[in-house]
Amino acid sequence: MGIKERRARQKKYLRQEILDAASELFVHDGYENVSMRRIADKIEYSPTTIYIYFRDKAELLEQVCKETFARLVERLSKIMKQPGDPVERLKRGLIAYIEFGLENPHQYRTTFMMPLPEGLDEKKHHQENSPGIEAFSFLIQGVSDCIKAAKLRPTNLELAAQTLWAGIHGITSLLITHRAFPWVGREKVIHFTVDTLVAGLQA
Amino acid sequence: MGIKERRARQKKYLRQEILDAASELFVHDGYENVSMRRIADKIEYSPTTIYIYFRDKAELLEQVCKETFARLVERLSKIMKQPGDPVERLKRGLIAYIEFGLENPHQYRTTFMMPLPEGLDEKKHHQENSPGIEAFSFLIQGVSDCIKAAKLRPTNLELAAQTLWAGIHGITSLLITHRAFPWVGREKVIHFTVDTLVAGLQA
DNA sequence: GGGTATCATTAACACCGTTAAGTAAGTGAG
DNA sequence: CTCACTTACTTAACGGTGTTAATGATACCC
Repeated sequence: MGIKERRARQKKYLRQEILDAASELFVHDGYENVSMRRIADKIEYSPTTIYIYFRDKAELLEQVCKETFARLVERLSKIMKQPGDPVERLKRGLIAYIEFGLENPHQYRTTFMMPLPEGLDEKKHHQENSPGIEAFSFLIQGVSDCIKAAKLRPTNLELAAQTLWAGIHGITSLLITHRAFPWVGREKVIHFTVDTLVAGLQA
Repeated sequence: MGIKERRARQKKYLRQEILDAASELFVHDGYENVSMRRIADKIEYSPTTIYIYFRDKAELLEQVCKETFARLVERLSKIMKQPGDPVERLKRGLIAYIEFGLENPHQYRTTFMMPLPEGLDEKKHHQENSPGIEAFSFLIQGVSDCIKAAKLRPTNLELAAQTLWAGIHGITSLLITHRAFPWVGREKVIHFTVDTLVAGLQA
């Protein structure tokens, strides 16, 4: 039964081809400037072919983002495995998150800064968005490690993690959308934000 | 020469009429679900009439947001005039900002979470966006007051203000876009974020 | 009253996401 | 080998979008 397998392989191949083309355009021009027709042109298929592989544009670009965020999870995973002071490790993780966002502004924007499709069951969405959850769990682990090492006053873990997330998301998204704002210095603000957040938790 | 004035008045009136209609639809359905044709239908004019008063859709909705943010400036202004502990006042201002964002999610999203038009001279945009700058200046004043009262270690004013902005923008935007996330409690996260940020600056 | 500036309209362009219907090719059974 | 069927894909179309060019109407000034 090698034939069916070959067919399946080919199908998977084209699916990935679409994803890659979409990703490239997407990273270059952002969500709203990528059309199904442009993607189709790029892979030299008709626009409707894409709908055989993806329900709609939203799902397609969601998959692109998922691929990207898998890389973030990988990066964070490496950092959290490193030995040394848990507070320093946590800070390194926070900064890695911010830098990731700035390196992938379009993906970051569509996953975290766009309105979720209204009709969608929102809770389901959060359960399915596994890379996002994984990334968040690193935050919890990081905070937890600090508390265990008595470097952080014991607090509500979730609350602390959500606050940290708010902080690093804030600076990431502001730097993405307001690049021309007279920042006192990108690196400076990034580090000061991270330091302030962690110091605030320690206080 | 009363005639020209009356004409100008009528023109201004229709302009405001358009703004109001746009605002209403916009607040209800969000940027991407408002079309020029829908706005035109609402005021019972042809779509092209809008282009006599506004360069394009972006400018129209920019003006809507400007109106909204003027209300934020007003609110912050009242808070900053109140007597009492400058730290408490600063915190009240931060929370007012967050609440304002949550009350006006669509306007908040389009002014702070959407990609700025690429071609635009970005620096010019920030100079013209006066309500935004005014709101930010309250932040600087708030921090400055705390330092003067020796409630805050003297630091780079701009840096501190930008960090605070990042923090409150982070929680505001996350609560807007990820309403279904298992927050530990909206009020709780808001207050904890504000407290953490300020404590971090005090540390 | 005739010319002109002002405002609003109609029609159209070039896109968009998406769907229904149709086509061509390859597979599997009789 | 042939015929039915599945699969992969395309063409054509629908109803929408922001925006512009050309045109019409109307109130003003001389």
